[in-house]
Amino acid sequence: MLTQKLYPDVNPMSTSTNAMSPMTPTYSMNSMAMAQMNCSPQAPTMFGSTMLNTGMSGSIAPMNRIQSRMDQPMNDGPQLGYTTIGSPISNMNACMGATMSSINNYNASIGRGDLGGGDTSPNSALQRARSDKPYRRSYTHAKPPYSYISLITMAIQNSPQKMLTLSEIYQFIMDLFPFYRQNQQRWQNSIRHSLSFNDCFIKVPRTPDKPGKGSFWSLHPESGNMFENGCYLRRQKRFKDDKKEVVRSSHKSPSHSADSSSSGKKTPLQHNDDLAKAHHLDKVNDNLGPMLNLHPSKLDVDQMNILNANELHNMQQHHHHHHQNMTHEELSAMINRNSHLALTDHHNMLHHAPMNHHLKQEPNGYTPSNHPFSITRLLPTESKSDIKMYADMQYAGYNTLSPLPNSIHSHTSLGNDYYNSPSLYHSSTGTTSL
DNA sequence: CTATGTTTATGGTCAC
DNA sequence: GTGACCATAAACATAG
Repeated sequence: MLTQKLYPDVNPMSTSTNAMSPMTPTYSMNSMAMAQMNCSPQAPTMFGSTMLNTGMSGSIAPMNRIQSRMDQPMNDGPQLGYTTIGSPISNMNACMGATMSSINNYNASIGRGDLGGGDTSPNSALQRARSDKPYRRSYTHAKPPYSYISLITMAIQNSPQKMLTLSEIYQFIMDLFPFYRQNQQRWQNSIRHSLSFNDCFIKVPRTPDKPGKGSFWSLHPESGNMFENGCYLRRQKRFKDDKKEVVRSSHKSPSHSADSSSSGKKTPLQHNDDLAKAHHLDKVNDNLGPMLNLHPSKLDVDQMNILNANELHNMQQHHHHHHQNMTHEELSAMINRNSHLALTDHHNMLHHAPMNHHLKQEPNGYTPSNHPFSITRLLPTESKSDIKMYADMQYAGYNTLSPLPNSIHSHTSLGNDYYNSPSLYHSSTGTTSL
């Protein structure tokens, strides 16, 4: 089967279609944005920075929730998820940029009535796009340039408790990306697969006071730098939970019992794993800040060097083991601690800490958070109190006073839209298939 | 029964 | 070319 276009069609006027969704217009990437990304079309080093530890304590409010709920009702579980107000909490934060804008643009299109991938009427999005300004078009149903792992991570990171049910993850994605209101069975299967298959996602059981179906999904506290290369299409390095890896290995080889990982005794595999860990201070460094509940910038290189590998390792082991049996509150608190770390500091730590070998260094002057498609930009950094304020405003009916769709509000409040900015659509480069 | 979760398989893209 | 990563499909199990 042909795979989908991963990168946007660079020709704004293109009517090329996607193998999976014939009615789905492709969207464009302008050359300036590409240049800023400092990557070739074939080299997806384009999107931002680390998703975790980026100080994303805020939330993106779902857009067009009502619409998406028509497609799929929400799970009736506890509302641990992201805020359910009806319009984007827009980001008044200056760091917000193109990605959020592009997402808002998706929804702005919906606000204009572009919903419905099969609309072929003269008023369809495509038609309108053609008749609009030369370089302006709708990307409402374009496949977002994020991997499923990215999308899930976004969703979880944007939830107040840093954990979501499966249906809440679905909902987040559909709210943000109209593309995913189609073919739900298909991509939702992929989401479930991603959650199960990737160690970076962990299941948090429900507590008796929060009955419902399915567990909560959270991010593994040690998976923080999966996207440190700034690419949200493809991780630089898959996060592997050592413990799960051992279990997997033992399942493959009958000589090892799966239970051995939970016993006091260590298997040879585990021992090797320990040694490997002890010799990989870089990995430990990645997690040192969160584990110590220290702001990375306060942890200078010398301090890191002072701490010996064994101590770090023990700490990590304890940390690792502990989280497996954490309560919601503990886990949530821990993940929140991770999340409060500012991206730039975290980035600095990763890039200046010694022995951080396996992560590619970005070119000089490159700052992931500056990237137009950085998830740092996608996800706001405002405080929960800010969000609550916005939510209260929404509930208080502020939003209903306006004749404009919510999405338009957010859209206009942001500006700086790379997808829509005429000045940015002036040439094309290649495309890449997935 | 349906939603959720796990696992295996297959094929594509990309970096090295 | 190879391995890592990713998307997708599908079979199957299980919980509510």
